[in-house]
Amino acid sequence: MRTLDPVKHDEKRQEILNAAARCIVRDGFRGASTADICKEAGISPGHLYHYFPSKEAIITDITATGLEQIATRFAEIMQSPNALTALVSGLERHKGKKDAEYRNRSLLMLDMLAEAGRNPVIAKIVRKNTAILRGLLVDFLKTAQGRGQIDPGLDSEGVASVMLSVMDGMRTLSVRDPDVDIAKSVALLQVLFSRFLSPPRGAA
Amino acid sequence: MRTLDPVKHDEKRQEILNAAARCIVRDGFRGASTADICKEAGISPGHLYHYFPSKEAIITDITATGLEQIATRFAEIMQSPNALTALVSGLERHKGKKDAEYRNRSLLMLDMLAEAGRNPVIAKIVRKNTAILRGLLVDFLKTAQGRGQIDPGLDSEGVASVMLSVMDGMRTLSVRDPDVDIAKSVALLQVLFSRFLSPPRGAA
DNA sequence: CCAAAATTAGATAGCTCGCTCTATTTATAT
DNA sequence: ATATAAATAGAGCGAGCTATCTAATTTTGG
Repeated sequence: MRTLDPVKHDEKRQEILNAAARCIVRDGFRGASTADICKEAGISPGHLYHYFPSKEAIITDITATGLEQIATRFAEIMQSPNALTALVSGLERHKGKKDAEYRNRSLLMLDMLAEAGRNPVIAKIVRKNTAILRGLLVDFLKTAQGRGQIDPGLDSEGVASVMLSVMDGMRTLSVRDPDVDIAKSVALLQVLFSRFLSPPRGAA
Repeated sequence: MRTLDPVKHDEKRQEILNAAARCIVRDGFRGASTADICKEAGISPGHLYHYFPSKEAIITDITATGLEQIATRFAEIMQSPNALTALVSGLERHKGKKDAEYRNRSLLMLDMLAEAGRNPVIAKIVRKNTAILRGLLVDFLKTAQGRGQIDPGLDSEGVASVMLSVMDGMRTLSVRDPDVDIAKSVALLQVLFSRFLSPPRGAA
């Protein structure tokens, strides 16, 4: 008999997913072919289908995993002492590392959102993730409102939706202008959120 | 001899572009095939290539035309008495018409931005459009700063970039949550911009 | 060391893609 | 009426796609 190491299997699987992600960043969900992915991962076509039942499964996996990571990081940030600052500057985490990584993640996210507009499976994953992020954000907003740190007159559900979309919008910055100063934009976003959410002066 | 009506030719051309746009909304730039477009337009493949040299040309045309329309509308809005309000509520123009149209335009824009991330031709068009929009926005901001309506401490170039990205972000609202109340979100965006840009109290 | 299971490779089937080519019909200037 | 250019149709090409299938190799428990 034989009962082989499932850890190695998972490692190889993850390796293939990483290769696929690189291809998708380069060519998009539809533009990336299975042949490309195999070449990037250094395996044969048959080998690929030993690990995944279909290309769709690879795309789904990358989307789900990527959004889960974002949700995890988001949850951590929400628990930090100054959550709002941490949230925005989290966008700037690319400092030190190559700017390319931030750009890659942005391209992947833009592709996911575009794909979610027409692929029901991806749409479901994105919507589930949205519900989680919004829930975390609403909790934070309500708590901060209770502490008088955020304008209590703002509808937390609505604000959470808008904040998520605003952060999505940041993904388009470097696409629209490759020379844009990301750090400067992030600083302005910080001001934007701060002024938007602060309680009006002279309030209780 | 024969010198046939070039007007009819242009009309037919536009008709095909409209059909192509419908296909692209449905399946994306890469997912929409020339066969789909021909079917939607009710023509044969050979006929399609009588009007366009390539699928790429169709995509380029749709992108360029769509962004030109946006720039034109943007320029008009910037000249209206209360430009800021008009700008934001312009997003809500879908009232009366079916919500679907706003959604369609959003999906098309998301696709353009994702495509611009990897297609140099589309990227160039998007960047040119960005420069135009940002120019209009900077002019508006500087004028309003001169009138004391907008915080003079804000860097108009940076603010313009961020505002464009924020408006891009609104495109993801209905993708992330199909049940979102667009009107409510637009109202909040109005508050957001207003508070962001207003001069601090007690300023000169 | 051997048999069975897991892993890997690579050829290729079956299909769809963008696009071209030829043939036919329609419209118009003379 | 007829010659000629424009418009249109549709078959089909080569390339590339996803996915499958067979066969060879590696790994490992007994």
